Amino acid sequence: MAEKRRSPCTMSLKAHAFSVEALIGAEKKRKLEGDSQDCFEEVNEVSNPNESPQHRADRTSASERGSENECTSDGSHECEDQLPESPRPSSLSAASLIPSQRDSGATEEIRVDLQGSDLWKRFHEIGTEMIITKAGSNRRMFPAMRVKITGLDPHQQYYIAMDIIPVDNKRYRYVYHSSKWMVAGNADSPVPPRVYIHPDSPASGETWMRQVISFDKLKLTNNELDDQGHIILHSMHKYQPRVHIIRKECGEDLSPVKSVPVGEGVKAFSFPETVFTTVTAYQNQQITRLKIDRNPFAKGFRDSGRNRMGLEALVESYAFWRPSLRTLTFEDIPGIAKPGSPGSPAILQTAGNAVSSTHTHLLSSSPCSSPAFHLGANSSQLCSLGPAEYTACSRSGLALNRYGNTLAETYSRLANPASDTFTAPRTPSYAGVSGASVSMPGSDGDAFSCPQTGLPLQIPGMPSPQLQYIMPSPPGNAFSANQGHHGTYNSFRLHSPYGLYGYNFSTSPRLAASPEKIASSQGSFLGSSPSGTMTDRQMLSPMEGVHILGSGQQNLFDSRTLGSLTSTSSQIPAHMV
Amino acid sequence: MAEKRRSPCTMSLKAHAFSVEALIGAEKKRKLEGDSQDCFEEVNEVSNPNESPQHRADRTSASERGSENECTSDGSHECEDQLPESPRPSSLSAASLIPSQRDSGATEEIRVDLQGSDLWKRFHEIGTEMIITKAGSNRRMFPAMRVKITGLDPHQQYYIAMDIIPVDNKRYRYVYHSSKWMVAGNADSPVPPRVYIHPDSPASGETWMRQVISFDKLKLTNNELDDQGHIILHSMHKYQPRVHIIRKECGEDLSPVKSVPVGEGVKAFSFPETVFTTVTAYQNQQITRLKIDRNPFAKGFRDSGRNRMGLEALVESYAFWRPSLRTLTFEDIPGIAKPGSPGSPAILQTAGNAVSSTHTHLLSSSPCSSPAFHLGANSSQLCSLGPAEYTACSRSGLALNRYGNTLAETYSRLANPASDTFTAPRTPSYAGVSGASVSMPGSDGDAFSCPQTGLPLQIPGMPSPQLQYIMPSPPGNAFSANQGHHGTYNSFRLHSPYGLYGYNFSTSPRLAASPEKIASSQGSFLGSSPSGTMTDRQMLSPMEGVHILGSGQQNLFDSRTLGSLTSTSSQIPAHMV
DNA sequence: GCGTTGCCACCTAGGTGGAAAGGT
DNA sequence: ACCTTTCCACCTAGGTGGCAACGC
Repeated sequence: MAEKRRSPCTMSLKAHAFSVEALIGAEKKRKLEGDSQDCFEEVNEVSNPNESPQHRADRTSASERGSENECTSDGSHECEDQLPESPRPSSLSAASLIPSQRDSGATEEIRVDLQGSDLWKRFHEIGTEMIITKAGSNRRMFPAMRVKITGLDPHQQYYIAMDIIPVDNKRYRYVYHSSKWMVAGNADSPVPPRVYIHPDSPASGETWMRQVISFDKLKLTNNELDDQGHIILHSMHKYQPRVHIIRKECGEDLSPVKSVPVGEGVKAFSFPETVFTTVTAYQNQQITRLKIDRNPFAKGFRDSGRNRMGLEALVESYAFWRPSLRTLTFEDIPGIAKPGSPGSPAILQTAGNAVSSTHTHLLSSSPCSSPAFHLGANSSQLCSLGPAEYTACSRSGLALNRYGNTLAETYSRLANPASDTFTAPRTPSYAGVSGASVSMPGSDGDAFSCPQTGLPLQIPGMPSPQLQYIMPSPPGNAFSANQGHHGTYNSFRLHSPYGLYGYNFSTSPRLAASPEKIASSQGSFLGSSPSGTMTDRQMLSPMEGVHILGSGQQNLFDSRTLGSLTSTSSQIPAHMV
Repeated sequence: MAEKRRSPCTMSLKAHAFSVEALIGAEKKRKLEGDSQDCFEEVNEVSNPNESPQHRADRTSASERGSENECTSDGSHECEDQLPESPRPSSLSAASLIPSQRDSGATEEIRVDLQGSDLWKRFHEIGTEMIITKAGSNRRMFPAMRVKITGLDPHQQYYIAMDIIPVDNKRYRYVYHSSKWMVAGNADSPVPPRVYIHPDSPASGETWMRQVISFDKLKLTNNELDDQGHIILHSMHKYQPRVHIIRKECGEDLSPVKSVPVGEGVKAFSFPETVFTTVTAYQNQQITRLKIDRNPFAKGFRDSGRNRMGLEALVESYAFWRPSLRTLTFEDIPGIAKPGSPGSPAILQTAGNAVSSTHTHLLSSSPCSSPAFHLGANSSQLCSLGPAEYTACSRSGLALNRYGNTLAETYSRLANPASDTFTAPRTPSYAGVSGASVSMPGSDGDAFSCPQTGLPLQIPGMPSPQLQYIMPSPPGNAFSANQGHHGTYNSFRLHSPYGLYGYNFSTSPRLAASPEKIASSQGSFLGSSPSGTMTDRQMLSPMEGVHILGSGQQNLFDSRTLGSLTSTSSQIPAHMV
């Protein structure tokens, strides 16, 4: 077997310049603002002073309302709300007709659950940048948006779509010496509207809920004359992706080149940590490093092989004690899956073009992202990576607080492999409400329990709210705010060996059908969707006479998009409007 | 620019052994049974004496009936039947509401048009083999089934599916010394039923008709315990793929692991030239060579670069005069598209498990497949390839006749680039009807005209019919048989530079958005289907404010599956049952 | 003998950031 | 000065047939 590996250390000059001393030096400049405790979640700030969500004045706010869901089931495997409120039609037809392992009631609220929110938050804390290019090789987003939805009417047909809206009407530039994004003027003229309609659309609620819905095929461009349906954005602007759930009857006006229609059956969700700045070349080298470290397609730019030696180990070692050099986490260790992740509230917006006037942001602090955790869980691996992203610069006008799990808590969770599903504790959040501070519920200590749920207070017609960072409640704290956010986390399977973001690294396809294999070829239920997901035909009939996945396995491997298994997720119940 | 080409002539020993003298010698053994006239369609036999379609006794014949369509429009660009018979519901809603460049009447018959039938026929003439493997790296079919459908109700939702049924209840083995497949016993026990549901299902008739429907993602396996939904087949058996069109209401029982349901709204179509024998390793080296020559993924095994020199040119040259050495055709010449192709009747079957009792086969004889044509069309290229496949062994009990176009006819067609769409003449066919000989209509000389159409006589409940080869009528002959087959060919665009089978070889993505680019990313209408096709959402709204494809371009590049542009196709109107 | 399996090199197809060149 | 464009090496992901080993 000829090992065709390229020699390590073929890093480019530029990358080298950044990787070691440069990084250490750069780190020192920004240090000491909450990143000193390796074993705790220490992310208290965001590095981009201008990223607070603001309304575009030229968009109309749609009315929004929120109510609260509460879920108090302790130790349950999944937290599913069963609220009586049900503005949706029908769905009384017997669930037994549908061969689904879930029979989530038809009366739930719709929840949209961001998968991989850990990674998103790590980017967000640095200041996410997304490359946009002219035609030809238009770029995907990395990370890609991946969501899980619950609370749909299983029999209702829906379109799922994504658009990307401006966060404000500013143009930005990156100031290298301060590593910050600064306002550089007003936004450029609007671009043609584009909507990425998920390729599985339309499909039944049952189908959508059975899978992780990935938007990884979505591509961005700065070519306003783009003729390939990619999403057109301006460079050096801030944007917010939104997920739209559109009942089929209400989707008659849905078009890839029109704004998402407004209406009763249309709901929009956004996740504050997915805000990004468009660039044609990366500005912040920390973003570059994190992308390289996490995007499998950029593996060629990594400066480390699987078994790092010599200088690199030294660097890693250093990074362990001085966080923020590398971005690897336990997700990079095959076979060690992340036992839960911070939650991120989806901000429900009524359909239409309005940006929600209230953006609620969560700040990282995954209990599993600390280097110490790595060593504890897998001491034979070098897990030095300091969360560079957790080092952040302070934001003027924002009150910050920190919050973290103890290492003991974190480790004890991972050390209990008996539970293949549990809900992770909520994580610190910051919520922006126009002029008002909102308190956040928290219940971090109760591993394997489902914390109370809450909903963001949606204040319509508030075009330019001030952003307030909210201090989360201490562990065990009960949900207490009518306008706070909750985070409930489920779907994580401790036994899953697939913890890497969005990609399957199984090396032997025959040892076991990997979830992706099962997923992307014909779907878990033997559907036939090359895009990795299925349309609603799969609910037509149960699998018969074929051993493919027992209910347990199916439960284990229930995601079917490319992104596949959930290693982290953030979830929020959203209200029908 | 570093040209990373591997040196030519890295052909394996085995391949070398086959390539030149071996081939010539082997050819001599089988020669002289109808392959002496290079310029005419000379395929009068099939090389597999046992491949005649027979019924499986263990399947129930469904009732089938055929009637005749006649299309005499000369010089029309497309031949579309407008028969009043219309068992479909609704479809009176104004076509103007649908932004389609086609407004084919809602009262048409459903036609299924095999794309790339030339290639299929070339394989068929040798004796198509398909590799099947155990789990892990299950193989696709090559060629892949790709069809174009017309005559659907634009507003009706349909599932499109494919299954693969045994041609007979025999097991085969390949006899190397005679290069023939021989019956080796009875078929193995049945395998679990599997259906490949096209990933775009369900979609509207309008959506289906707008695209070439490719089944290239379909995979085959010999693993009866397969859990990935691949189609399970026995090795060393003969199979026939079928395309099913299922109205959505009738698709409630549709499942990847159940036989396709029987019913009013379910129609099945099969193309005799797509019959194949399953193998775990190729038996006939001519098949291997043709696969290697035509499947881009096998390019690594090709012994020739783009500009062949020396020995290879010599071999090519030899092959030109002694057909059957190579399999290249003008399709291998970029920029030269095939001006029409032999038609292949789709055999309509009522839904269900029955194999049609009547299989009508077409035997090659593409006017464009002859070496002489190649030289005429592009004399600066070496187009030596002798249609090895045209060399066939005689089949006992079968009456054979030959039929062909003149070179002049053929060339004059190609030389008229003014017509970007035309119907190709019908090609010789053989029809098998139990114990009965059927005459075949023929009208080969009328290029650019649409020959009369016909339908196979379907005789239900005839489990093991004898196969009779039918002599086609001479050019200009009127349609005369109530049980003959017709072939009409359209959809070929002479200006298309994309003649290669199913793949886009455009090298500069920026020079022009290739149809595949446009197609596979978001669809021609800016849809968003990573699988390369679109679901019915694209009909929701016309593209607005975006210049993507003018109607002309859209007409030119109207296929959106991976297979994309049609270089050859065969079409038959099929009757609703 | 003969068919099957597993692994392999070699492809296609396309997603990365780097870096130089171009543009304003 | 700053941003954009273009081309590139280097990846992931997966589809080829070859081939040696295996199994019966």
